Amino acid sequence: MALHSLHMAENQTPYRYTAALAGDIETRWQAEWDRLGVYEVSDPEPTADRSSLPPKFYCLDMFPYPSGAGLHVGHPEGYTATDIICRFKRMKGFNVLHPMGWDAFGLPAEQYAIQTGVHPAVTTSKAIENFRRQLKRFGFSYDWSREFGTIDPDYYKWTQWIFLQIYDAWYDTEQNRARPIAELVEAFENDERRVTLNPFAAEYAGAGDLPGGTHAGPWATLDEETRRAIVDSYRLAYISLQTVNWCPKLGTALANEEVIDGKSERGGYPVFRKPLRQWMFRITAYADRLLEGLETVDWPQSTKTQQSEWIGRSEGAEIDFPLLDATGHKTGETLRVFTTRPDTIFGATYMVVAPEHPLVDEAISAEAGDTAALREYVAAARNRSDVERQESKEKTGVFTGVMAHNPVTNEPIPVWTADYVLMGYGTGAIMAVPAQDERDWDFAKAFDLPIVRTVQTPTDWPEDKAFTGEGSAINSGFIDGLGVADAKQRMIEYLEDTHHGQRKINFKLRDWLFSRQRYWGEPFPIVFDEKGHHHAVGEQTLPITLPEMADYQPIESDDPQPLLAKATDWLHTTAGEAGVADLPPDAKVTREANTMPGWAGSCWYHLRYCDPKNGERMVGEGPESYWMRGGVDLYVGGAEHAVLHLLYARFWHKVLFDLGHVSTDEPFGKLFHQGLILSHAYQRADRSLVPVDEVENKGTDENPEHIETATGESVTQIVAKMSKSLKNVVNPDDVIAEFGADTFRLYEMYMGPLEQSKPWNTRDIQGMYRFLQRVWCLCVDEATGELRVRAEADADIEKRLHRTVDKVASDIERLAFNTAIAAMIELVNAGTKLAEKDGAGLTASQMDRLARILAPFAPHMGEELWSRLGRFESEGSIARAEWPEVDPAMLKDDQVEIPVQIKGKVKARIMAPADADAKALEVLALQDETVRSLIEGQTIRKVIAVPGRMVNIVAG
RNA sequence: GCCGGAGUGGCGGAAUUGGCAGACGCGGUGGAUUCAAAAUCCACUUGGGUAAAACCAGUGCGGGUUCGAGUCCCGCCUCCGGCACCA
Repeated sequence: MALHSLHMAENQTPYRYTAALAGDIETRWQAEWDRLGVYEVSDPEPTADRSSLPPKFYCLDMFPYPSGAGLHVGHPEGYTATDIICRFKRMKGFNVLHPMGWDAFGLPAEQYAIQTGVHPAVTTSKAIENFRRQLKRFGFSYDWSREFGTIDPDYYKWTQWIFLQIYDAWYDTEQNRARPIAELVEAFENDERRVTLNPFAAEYAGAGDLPGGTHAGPWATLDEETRRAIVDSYRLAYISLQTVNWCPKLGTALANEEVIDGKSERGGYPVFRKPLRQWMFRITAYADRLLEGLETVDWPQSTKTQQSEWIGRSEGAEIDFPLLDATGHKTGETLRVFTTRPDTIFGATYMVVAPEHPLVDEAISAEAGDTAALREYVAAARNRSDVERQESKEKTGVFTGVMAHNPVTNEPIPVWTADYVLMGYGTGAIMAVPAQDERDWDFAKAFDLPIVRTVQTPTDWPEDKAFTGEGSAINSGFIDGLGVADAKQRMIEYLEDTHHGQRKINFKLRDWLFSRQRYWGEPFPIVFDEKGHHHAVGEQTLPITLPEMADYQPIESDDPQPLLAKATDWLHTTAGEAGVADLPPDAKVTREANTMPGWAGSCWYHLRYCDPKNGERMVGEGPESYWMRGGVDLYVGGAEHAVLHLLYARFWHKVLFDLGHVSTDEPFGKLFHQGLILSHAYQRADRSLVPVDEVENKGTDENPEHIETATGESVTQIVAKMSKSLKNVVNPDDVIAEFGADTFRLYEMYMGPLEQSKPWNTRDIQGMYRFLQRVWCLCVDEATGELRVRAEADADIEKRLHRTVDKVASDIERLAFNTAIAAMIELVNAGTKLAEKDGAGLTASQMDRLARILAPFAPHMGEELWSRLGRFESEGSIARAEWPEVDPAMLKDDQVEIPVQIKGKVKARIMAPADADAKALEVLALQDETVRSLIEGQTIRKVIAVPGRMVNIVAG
């Protein structure tokens, strides 16, 4: 019986917009779009006149790492947003480049391989298949003909090629750009450039080379080893024995940026400091340009701030403090410090060096102070992990026994070592000015060191606190009375005149650790000869592909080994085979066994999309200069990439720009971060979290009482990240099966502003489903499938339609999809009401326009209506239709309702001509019955009338 | 601690430039339809107040500027994100 009546109902409305019908429409059109290549975009024909090229819009999503778990609901949020904009821009006549691909090298596939022995390529390609299937099911308008993955040899061939470009480049600080290394050698040979180690080379920091450099002598007189060392010190990619962040659990070293609170960013595993021979990128050479470039791009302010703080430029001075011997005489040696407050040097009552500072070792060997205590302290500091350092900021330290000479007070001051001074920043040594620095204050108090105030404190300043603010210099000799800024200038001039120091700019940014000890990454295009010298492989041998491995288990060792070291056949080759020109062909060479980090592939994928099939170049000049003009026009992705990916990609791009391979200095013109899609979970009184399936609501929806089933304790509902453990993960496939892709897209866009993080509420999806049902029902007879066309346009609907077209367009431009959808809902609701009354609400022309403005949001519904209107047959896909025209006259009303306030509160409403001026509005308002009765007997003090807005009468 | 961002009905949110607070959706209540239910459609839905209105209060809290403040200014509170011994 029940089954029978169900069939009856279905048969009465066979064309009802159900999930089944939606699924049918959607998959049908997806196949058709694929077949016709509707979203494929071709590069413009080369032309001399660039202004005649069609306007372009390059819209890029941060490509996903294809995990085995498939898409989660966070992925489609940004992808739907860009899809809407791309579809809109196409309708507005833009040539739209909207590509998709895969960031497919990385740890999860390799860790899976360690456990199962399945090759990462197998796992990854399966995951890519699944991701592609899922993305296609959303109807995104990607140009799939441009798809690639970072693991494709055709792609990583060029990743390796770019590495070689960087390796073969140096940074010319005079021209402020990178240049080929050959030009440096040439300049040395021709004696056009002083032959020195690169004074900015971080790997030689502390070597004591002065800016300007120590002259090594004429190039011709130098031996091969020295020449090599000098050239290498300039390369933008170099090898350095570095204390790195070694993560045993991941079996690899990590970049500073990948370590958070002493744990790995990925996985949260402990990280230890360990010296390793590593490839580094001299990103610090670009510190200033990376900073300046931020001012030229349209990026979220918070991201620009994060990057600029990461780069951390600070201006100050380097000062040399002469060291004293036991008798108080100058030894001739100096201790160099960096300070941002040279004005406070009169208050420098002691100095501190990092425990790793060479002076400490010297003090130990010279037995100047308490050697045992020093040794112990240095050992303890070395073992003290970053986590422990975070935990306690209690000041510890030991006197080194070394005394220095304050060059302005001419007083002897002690040199201490303490771990609150970091070896990696500045010179690893400071002049301590306790009165003007809180850390120095704490240290001075802990060890009873003298404190001299050199900046006048405000009258109410406590006695027991450092003062870091603005004030006049005191106890400071020749700079007394000057403000901080003037005092700094004056002091730097003095130091320069007396050769005690010079102006200096320091950055927090460190060179970028670029090698990893894993398998599943790009191999370096580098081999080592028998002397251990590195050589670039010949370009013609690229790509250097990964060898097959018997197993992926990391080599367990205290001395960490890269995994590829196990692939001995691959590892050992000859110079001839590797294409190394400057060695005899039969010379034995060993391949670099480290691999590149996951960031490598994502540093330049935005370029490859412009010309993904090019076998001759990483990107052709024509496509690159067309699509990349002004940078990517819109780049959308998560804010978690604010420093890592976005900084690295900018660095690569700038190097490529300097070397003439790309035409723009900045890769991403406009950047936008979508918010996170969150979910719900519950929290106990002790703030621990409870999975959603372990809680019941014993109250009502309005007055919920959430009770943990197991304990009967009351818990509070909170917004939390989706996670397996909280059982609150939503699977997009399920949602599409239940409602269709169009509903899913609308729901995610309707949740709220794109940039905001917002909780997923499965219940709310219903609203968008109903909306699409109403659209369908307004246009299509559910019983017959015929269009419900109205003969004569309703004037009100026509006016609303124009306004909606206008609002949706401007809302899309400002990425406010939620309000655009709200406007369409209002239009459709009005149409539905009219249809209830008259049998049909829209004319064919109105339906057509509704379909077109809806199409960017719900492309399948749009295309289906478009097709039913006969337009697909004659004109092709709605994707290539024009955005509807707006008649400006339709946006204006003759009469408008104007609220009338009395003393700021709305008391009445009057109808007034839309163009009524202030005077006319005032007259009309004062004529109004309600207004007159309310102000009766009162004096009108003032009337403010804003044409088209409101009238405010101040009376009393 | 420092630097960002945000706090609006039961919930997600709207108010784009200082000008009608709460658009639109969810949920809820009532109704239509149905033997019934689901689905759908219609009406109402910030709180207090009232038979209904009037009226009063109201955008985290306390002040201020203004004819008028969610929006601007000052001082707090809370939450989220980032940085954190960087001299």
